Amino acid sequence: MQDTFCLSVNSKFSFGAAAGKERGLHYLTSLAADMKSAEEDAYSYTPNVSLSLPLGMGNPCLATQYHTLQSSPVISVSSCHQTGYSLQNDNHAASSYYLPHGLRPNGAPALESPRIEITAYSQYPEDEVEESNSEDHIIKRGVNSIVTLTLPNADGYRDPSCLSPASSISSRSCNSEASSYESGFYNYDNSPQNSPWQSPCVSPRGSSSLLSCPHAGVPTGSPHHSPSTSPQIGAVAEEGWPAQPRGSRPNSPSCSGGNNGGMGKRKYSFNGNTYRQTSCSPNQSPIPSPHGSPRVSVTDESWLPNTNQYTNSAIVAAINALSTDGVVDMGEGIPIKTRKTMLDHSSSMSLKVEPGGEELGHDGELCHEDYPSRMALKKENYCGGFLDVPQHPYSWSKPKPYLSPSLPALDWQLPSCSGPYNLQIEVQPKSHHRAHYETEGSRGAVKALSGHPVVQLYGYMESEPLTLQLFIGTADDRLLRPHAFYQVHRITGKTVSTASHEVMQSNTKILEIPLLPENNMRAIIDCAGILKLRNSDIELRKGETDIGRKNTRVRLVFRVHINQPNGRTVSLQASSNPIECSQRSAQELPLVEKQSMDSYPATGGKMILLSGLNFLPESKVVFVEKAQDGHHLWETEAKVDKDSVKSNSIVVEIPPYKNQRISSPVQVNFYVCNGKRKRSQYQRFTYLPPNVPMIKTEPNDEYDTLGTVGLSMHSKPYYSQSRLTPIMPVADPDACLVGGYPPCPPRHAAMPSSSPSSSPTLHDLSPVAYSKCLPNSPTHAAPLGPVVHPIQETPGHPNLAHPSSPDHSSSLGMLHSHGSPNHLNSPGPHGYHPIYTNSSPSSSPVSQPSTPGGPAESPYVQGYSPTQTAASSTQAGGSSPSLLPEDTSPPSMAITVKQEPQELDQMYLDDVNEIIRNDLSSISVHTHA
DNA sequence: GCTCTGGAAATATGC
DNA sequence: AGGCATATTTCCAGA
Repeated sequence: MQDTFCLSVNSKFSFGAAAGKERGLHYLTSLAADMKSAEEDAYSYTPNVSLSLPLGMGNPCLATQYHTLQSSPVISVSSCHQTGYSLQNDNHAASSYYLPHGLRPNGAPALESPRIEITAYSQYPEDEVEESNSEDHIIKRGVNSIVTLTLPNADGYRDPSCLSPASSISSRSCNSEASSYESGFYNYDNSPQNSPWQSPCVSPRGSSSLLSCPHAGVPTGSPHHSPSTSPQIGAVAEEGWPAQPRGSRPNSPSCSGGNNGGMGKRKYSFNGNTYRQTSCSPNQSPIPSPHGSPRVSVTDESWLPNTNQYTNSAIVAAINALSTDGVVDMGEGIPIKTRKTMLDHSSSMSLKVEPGGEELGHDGELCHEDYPSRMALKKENYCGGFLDVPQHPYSWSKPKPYLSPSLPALDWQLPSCSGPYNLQIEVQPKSHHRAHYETEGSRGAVKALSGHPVVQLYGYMESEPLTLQLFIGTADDRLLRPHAFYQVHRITGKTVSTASHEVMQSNTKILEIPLLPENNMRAIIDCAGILKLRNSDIELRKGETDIGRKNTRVRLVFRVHINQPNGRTVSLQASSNPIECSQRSAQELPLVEKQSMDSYPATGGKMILLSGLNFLPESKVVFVEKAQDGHHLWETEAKVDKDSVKSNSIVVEIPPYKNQRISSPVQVNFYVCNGKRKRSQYQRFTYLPPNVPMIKTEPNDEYDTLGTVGLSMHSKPYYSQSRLTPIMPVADPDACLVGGYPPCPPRHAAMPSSSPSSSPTLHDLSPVAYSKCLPNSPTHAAPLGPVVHPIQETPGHPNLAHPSSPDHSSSLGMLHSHGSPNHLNSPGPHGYHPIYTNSSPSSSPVSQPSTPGGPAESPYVQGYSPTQTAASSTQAGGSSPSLLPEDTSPPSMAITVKQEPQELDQMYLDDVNEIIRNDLSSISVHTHA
């Protein structure tokens, strides 16, 4: 195994060499490489791989958008990996895969070649792994050894190390994020990989670890490190940060300090201390907890149990890891980045090589030492028990049992409702929240207009508490997925009333919050801040394909996994409205939070009220229709009623569509522009055929505030609805679909437009198509619809079979059978899921559709509606008229869409092309290797 | 003494 | 290469 791994690694490295952009390619290549090696283990999904490549490559169109790029690669990868994992029993093998660091869950390979990792994966969690940096230090993992490399400069990534160390406690957590994986406890993915997978546990994958992890958390700790590895690592891992050490980011000066960033605000100041503290997550963790203590104690305990539920996730996690885009764990590894600034630091930092065992090294060191204890501490906070366990990877796996391996990957789209259950965001977060850097202290918890966001699970009548998971997701046009540049940050302190604990999964930090029956399964989210990771750090990650620049919108994504008597687990997800996280953007960029209508006959002429922020008298509202490939098909400026312009609202006249005789709805976008580069994200709008009854989907509005006034803003506050009808009412149809459960049938049925008011249906659908919908659906989960579909669609992976089994399919999204870890492994549902997930998410709607690989592939898809798919694909592009009715539904989407995409898209395309070329060539080369 | 914030200087990046 | 504009990240300082 090792060898294989090594090989893979090497390959990766080589890839790594490639420019960051190439990552995508790298992935592919790497994947391929991995595959090969893996093959052994894995059985290679090579095929898949190949597929993936092709996809990306092949379909320029798809590819065009970065979506594609990313996605495709990812997908393939993931699938592969996963499979591999599943298949492989070997822990090692599996681990290797995962670990591969390179591979992120996302599948992204770690391209960064610089590092050289030698290790047996098994042990190491990716996290740790990491990276060496440019220097190529080699780290050994040895047992522990994950070791990694250090990066000389690199400092690595932020991730880990930086994070934790850094700043304030809260920040720390952040750190964790990055490194989170490591962090262990909970890193589902990562750890899993490391140990988990390996772990004997049942299914290779995950079973073990992942899921459980969290709680297991305890184990986790260990997990991280993988058994083999030293606990230290593990410790580190937990914090995740620890890992960082290595990483500390290169750049930042702090880094070395680690984190400076981590540290907090100023690196300098503390340095030594800081670092340790901060860096070492240990401190952090401990700290946090303390603060949180109250919470902790209470919550933790209670939940813990719940956590188990997650367990499933193990598998899932694994899968996710694979699938997810992004994130890969590998990541961390990458240290590479070097900022100019960093350099110096880095050197110091980087240098740290971690000894195998210790690896964690400096940071780690600091941390490490602490870690263990820290870990414990932290954990204590959370779970107490878990924490303790920490280290041995294996152990965790054990604990995890409960967990169903199959918790859905973080980039899977899940419905907000299924059967009687409905997960709703009762109170949406504010549209702006200045995220803090590792180098800063926490900037506090995300707030709502009044108080804090509130999430509630309706329809759950059991007495057993559940765990609400929260992570930071993307808010762009693509399918919802963990945001690579932002991590949720645990806030603790006197002002925090909600207990929480962190878990890492696939490079994504997840905040777990107890959902208690005594509180009506309602949770006030006052414990979640947002950490911004440096773009350079993330972009250097092996598998990362997203660009951080101007990618500053996020959404809070909530998930809950409900174990069913039949052994299955219902997973629900609800995402918030988009949240702008940059300081500058918050101050300058116009933001459309709500729109009074999202569809209208092609004749236009009606006034539409937009509510949001930063509107100016000179603001312009531009309607645009883009082709799938991003080309502008039509663009026109709407007439703004300048007399009514307010900073938080603007009234414009809907311009007539270029073709007033459309026979089917046409999806377009519009944005508010305050200047050359000051444009809001795209908002959706659908032109309807003259005779078609209008369907308003209203945006979700959670933002009430804004819209409030508004005229007839439709904003429909989901929550409101939800409140009304706790159960399904609102729920997204999609969700329903997805869920094994009868899901929210109602909605589905309704969907069509049917209920304008509810329009959920629409949303659902649309979502599918568009990720954009998000905003709208946010509450529910914009994602849902889309998600689901994608997944189903994924069908592309028919293999998985989901298609075949509706249940499964549903399950995929929603349900997971605890019982059968196999799923995960097996092609079965899980198997694919991941795949799907991957593909879909990553790929983005577009790809998916396209992915088509098998159109036929998924029955589901079809079932659901090819249209959707199609639409989605188109949509992805931006507007695609094609979307149609469904799209209409999408209206909901209204809200969020990033503008950037356009430009980026092209960029991506170009890059992609290059990459592809390079890859091709490189691949051949690698092959040799 | 610490966290949370707002503001802005210092850097980076892109054109 | 240099300059400018914009975006990101790091620092400061006040509450």
